[in-house]
Amino acid sequence: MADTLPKGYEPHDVEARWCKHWEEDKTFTPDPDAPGEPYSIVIPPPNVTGALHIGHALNVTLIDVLCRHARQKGKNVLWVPGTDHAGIATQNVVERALAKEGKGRKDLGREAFVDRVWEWREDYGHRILDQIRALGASVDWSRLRFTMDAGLSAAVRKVFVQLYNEDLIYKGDYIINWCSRCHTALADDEVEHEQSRGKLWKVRYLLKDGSGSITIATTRPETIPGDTAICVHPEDERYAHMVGKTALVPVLGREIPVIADAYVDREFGTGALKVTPSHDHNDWMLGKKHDLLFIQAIDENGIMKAEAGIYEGLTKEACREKIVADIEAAGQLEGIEELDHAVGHCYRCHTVVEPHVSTQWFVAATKMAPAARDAVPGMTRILPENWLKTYNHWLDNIRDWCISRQIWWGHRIPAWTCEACSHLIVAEEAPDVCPHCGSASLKQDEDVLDTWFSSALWPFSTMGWPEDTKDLQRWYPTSVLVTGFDILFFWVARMMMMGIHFMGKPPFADVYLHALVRDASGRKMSKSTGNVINPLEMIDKYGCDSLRFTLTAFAAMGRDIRLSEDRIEGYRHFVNKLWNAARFALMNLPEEAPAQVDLASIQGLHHQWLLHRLETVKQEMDQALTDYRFNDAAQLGYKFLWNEFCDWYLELIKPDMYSEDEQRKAAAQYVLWVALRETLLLLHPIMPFVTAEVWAALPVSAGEKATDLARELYPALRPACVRPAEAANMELIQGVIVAVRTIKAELGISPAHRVSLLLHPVDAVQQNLLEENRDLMTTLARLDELTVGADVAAPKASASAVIEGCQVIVPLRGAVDLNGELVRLDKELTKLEKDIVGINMKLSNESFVSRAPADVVERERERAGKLLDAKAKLEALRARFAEALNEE
RNA sequence: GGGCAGUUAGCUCAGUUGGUUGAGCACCGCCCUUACAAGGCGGGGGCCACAGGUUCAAGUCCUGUACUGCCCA
Repeated sequence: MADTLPKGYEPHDVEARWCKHWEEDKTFTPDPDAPGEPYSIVIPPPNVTGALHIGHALNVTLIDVLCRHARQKGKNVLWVPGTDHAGIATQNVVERALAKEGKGRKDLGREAFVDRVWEWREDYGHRILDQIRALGASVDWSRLRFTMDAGLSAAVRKVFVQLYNEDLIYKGDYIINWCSRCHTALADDEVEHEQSRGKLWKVRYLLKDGSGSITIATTRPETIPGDTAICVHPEDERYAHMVGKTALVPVLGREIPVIADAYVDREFGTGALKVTPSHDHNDWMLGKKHDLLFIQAIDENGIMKAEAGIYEGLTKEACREKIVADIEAAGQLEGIEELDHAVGHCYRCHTVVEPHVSTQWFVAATKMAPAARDAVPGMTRILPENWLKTYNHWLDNIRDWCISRQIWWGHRIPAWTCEACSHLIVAEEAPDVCPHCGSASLKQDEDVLDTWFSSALWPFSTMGWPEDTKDLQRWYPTSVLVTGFDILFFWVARMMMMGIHFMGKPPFADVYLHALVRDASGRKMSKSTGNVINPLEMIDKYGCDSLRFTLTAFAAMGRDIRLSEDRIEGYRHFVNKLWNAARFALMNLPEEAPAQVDLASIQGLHHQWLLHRLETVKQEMDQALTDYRFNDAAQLGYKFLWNEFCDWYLELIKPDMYSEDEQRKAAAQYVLWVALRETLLLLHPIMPFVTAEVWAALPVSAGEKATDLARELYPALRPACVRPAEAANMELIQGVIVAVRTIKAELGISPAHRVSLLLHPVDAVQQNLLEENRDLMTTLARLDELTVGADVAAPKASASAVIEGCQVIVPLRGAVDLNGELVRLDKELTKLEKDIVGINMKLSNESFVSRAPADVVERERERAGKLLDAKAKLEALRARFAEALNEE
């Protein structure tokens, strides 16, 4: 007997040990010169200050499954790990820490503050990485990257300068989304819209010529001081006569024109709207189109400016109250309505964003989008396919991307202004003098770049670009990007644009978008809701493999994942099952690897069946992972190991193991050893730890050492072991065994109680089959006597069943509930009857017989025959039984 | 307002090309059978949201309705 394992699986030590081993052994550090088809994935970099949440756990697990599987298939696999500097988020975290010391970032000054963030990163940046380690991620730690590394920062500057020189980056005035708390511009997609209850004020604007008035509806009366027009629909008869006239801004009395534009929705509000180009996106557009004045009434802190006249110095909230009151006092308030509308919030701090006009840097995304669009699906596939439409729609309607942020933590924009001549210099390195006037008085732009700008370069910047590295040659483009659909626009589309522009090829062959993990009732997990499932806590309670298996089993394409803790607990049982199957094997295997047996010619129906099933599962699992059908892969492994290998095969070989016949025992040992090893290989990508541990414990040939499962190849197919006929024969034997068990259970006979069994086969072939496999039935059905023959004399008082035409008869002795058997038979007959009626309807249907494919019709006929046969036999048996009952 | 999903067992979800609906948990029996009680064996439970259509055949394809969720404006 080989080494024994502890009785229950204890994940903690095992996981820690393997993590350490794989890292020290550099198991996952690939050599670009090594053979094998290249396979590469870059990790979606988590925020350096972040903590692992369940979404990371899902993402990392799925990538790891793919990478481990690809290695098994002999590919040269690179998985690049790294973190993101996450500008606004990280700055917020450090500012909060400073606030506890009673300081603000301005107290420190820019340089000291940025130093402080770097310190923070030194102290806490490893946390998220350790958490990724704990998930068993087979990343190459030697290639760890950070978006603010020197190399990646150089890539950022080079990209910026080149795009600027190509007119794909420009500086300009634009209305942007302003977060007055973060004090920075936000990109359009960094604004989250939420439905909320608001008010709609109806305000009457008087016409200057005294010919009347026009009433508009607004949700934001505080912007009235910034009004520069009234707009109506050109075909709106109510207002047609007013177009071209001059209106007066309420209270302030400023003159503004009445214009017409088809943009106006005649149905909404009063059908007339006030135009405030500096404080609303749509009004901005109207302002540009109609060449209106741009008046900023609110500053970047949310305070009314001098332009707001008497409202100067008020907060925008106070201004709203006051101006509404003033309008009402003037008799120009027509009414207030309740309204549900979407309000934009900062995605980082949830402050309501304020549209704001300012000078910002932009990427001409409108020019870069078409190439990214055209690459899909020809060069890059997006999976699940239903995201393709969303991707296209977004790119078709893209606006230029605002990339400047008014914060300190991030890549500072490589642009300098000459203080002497105002010349703008954009360069990778800081210039000494102005090339235009020679002045040395140069001032660098204060802003930093949007974090997603550096993230957009991630697939090639991590591989060493702009150097022409071996890694790039070998592994760019990457094989697949695995990420959540929530960052399809933030990240994926932008990587596509940058990758195509700078590398000439899109960065991925496939994009697999996985679901969002929600709680059991479908809500998004969030700290504020208090419904988060902490992956680290789950690992601690149930082990990493349980969590990984659960996430994999849930990852069906295109669907949200509703996770609950009891599912993880449930799959822990599966990990334990594998562990105990291994314990059984170790107890029954020799010290060294069992002697090889020719599997193609092996005798024993149970071996042939198991090997056949193993071949099928090997193929199906490989295909499932190739197709990103993670849930199918997990399910296949689960069912094979538990319902076939454990429930049947291990039980079936027990007599072999206890046999005096050494040859018989040796054959069983060898098949057990092979099948368990291959099963470990199949399950390893999903649950690396328990499989590696078991693999290492299994016996190996004399003089050899146990290998590292993570370095082993996917089990080769064994065509000679594909034997569907034998597998079907085994299913007959299983059917008989189940029939006997059912009879026992339903008649209240203890499962341990041995009964006699009479089998009346349907023909000589079946008779032989049953004779040859009588031992299997005797063991698993717990029989004391088994008689097979066409002439078996069934006692009247027998329980019975029919399996594949074979009559299964269990003579009843002692105190059993005979009525129970009658009930059971009738239930069985009713079921048969129902099936027969259904199938007869089909077969008596002329058009089914003539139009359905011949093989389908044939199959149905066979089934009908079997059902009728079973029914006839069961009825006869019932009749005999009823006689016995009467004689009682 | 535009777009995309979902509706299958008590709960959470599978169901690849149309061809007798499956799993986990929960439930009900019987078993401590020397790998596993985190287990074994057996069982109950579903007009696959609703209404039409295509087809010999629809959970599966098409149309519409209802409800739920998400994204974008």
